[in-house]
Amino acid sequence: MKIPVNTISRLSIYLRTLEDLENEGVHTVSSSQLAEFSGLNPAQVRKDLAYFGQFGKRGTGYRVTSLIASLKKVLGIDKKHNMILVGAGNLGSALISYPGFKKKGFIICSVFDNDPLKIGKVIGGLKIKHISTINSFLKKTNVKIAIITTPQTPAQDIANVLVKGGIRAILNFATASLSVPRGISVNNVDVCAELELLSYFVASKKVFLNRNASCG
Amino acid sequence: MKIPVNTISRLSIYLRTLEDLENEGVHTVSSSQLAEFSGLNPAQVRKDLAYFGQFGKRGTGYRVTSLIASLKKVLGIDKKHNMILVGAGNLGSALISYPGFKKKGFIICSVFDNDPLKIGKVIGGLKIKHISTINSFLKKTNVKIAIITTPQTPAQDIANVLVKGGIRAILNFATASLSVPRGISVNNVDVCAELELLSYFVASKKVFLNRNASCG
DNA sequence: CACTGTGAACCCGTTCACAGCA
DNA sequence: TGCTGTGAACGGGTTCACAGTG
Repeated sequence: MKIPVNTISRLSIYLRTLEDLENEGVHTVSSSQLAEFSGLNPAQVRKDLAYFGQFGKRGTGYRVTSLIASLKKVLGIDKKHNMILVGAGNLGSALISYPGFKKKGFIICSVFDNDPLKIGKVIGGLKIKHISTINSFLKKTNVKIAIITTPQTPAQDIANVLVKGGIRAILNFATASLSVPRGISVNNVDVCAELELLSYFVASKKVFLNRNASCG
Repeated sequence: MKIPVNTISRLSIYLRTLEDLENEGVHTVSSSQLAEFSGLNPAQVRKDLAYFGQFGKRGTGYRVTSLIASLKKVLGIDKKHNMILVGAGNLGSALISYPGFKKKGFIICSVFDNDPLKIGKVIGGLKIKHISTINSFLKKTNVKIAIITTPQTPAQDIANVLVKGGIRAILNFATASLSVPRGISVNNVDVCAELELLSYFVASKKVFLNRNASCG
């Protein structure tokens, strides 16, 4: 069964909505409610969820708490994820201190940079290490996810090092199209491109945008 | 003629590729080359570009410099964009100092926060102002784009203020589904969701991801 | 009776293939 | 001849509609 990438992205949206509902003390939701709160179609909600199991009860809907647990399992975030971050610039530093990560179980456990002036400095409790030590660090740990927040130029070289060290997935904020071997997942986030998209809609004056960058 | 959103997003990718080519001194590209460098299909490149005009020469390809100019015009980035930013936390501060923005003509011209301890402080040459002054600021300027980098809770209220002040497009980093009136464009960037997507592919061990967050 | 799960229908973006032009 | 521009074909994601079930 082939599952659309957008379906996976929407799971994150459902999860966020469900967690909000749980905080409000809601115990059960129908697909229609979940769709409305997420800005989507009820049939799509049901189809998306049905890819992964039969989570609902006919006539009733979905139990909020158990669906949250199921979705977390599907997304692989029922356990914590250690990650490394490469590029301790402004954006990198911001992500290190981003409270949302820890809340979701994403832990940045080590930070690397190539600037001699930064090596040894501490950000968010982490001492910045030199890029040349990435490989030996990865060898003695089991980190699968890396975040690249470097400028464009060094990004490809760093990706190569990460892959060699056993990294399986890269969240890339550098404005570079990384080429990686088959089996490695890359997710590019280009903030300028997101602004350019908005600029288009501001300029067009006819149509408008309402989207989650991560899903169609 | 209805133009797919993904087409617009890909224009940003073409633009980046073209600017790299220009820096390398390349004067002409074919759709096949542009596609290869961008990791896409030649037919798609031609179709995407053809939505907006006949930029190419048959038998030759596209002039790099003039295509750059055309795409910038289409995206509305042939002129500079003034923007305001709300939420001077870690991420907000990082974006204020992000060099990529200025390079692309996106200028953050004012910064707002609600934390009394931050008001008056200076980041990247900008003095942080209180959120309550957003409306009067927008009245005397012509800013069309805003960036929200606040926590989840205040995001909707801020969006309301922005819309009332005449903002036409919002780049939203808060983990909140903003509801805005028709005519306003919202682009949500959820870094956690992007990580969750990667987490899924790390956990699945079968299929892999290679995507630009902004386009299918 | 209400709502899920799901095959079928639909729609739209992508890809193909070729006509048309430099 | 080489490559663009584009109608047509294709494919896959979304939506519909309803059978099935608590």
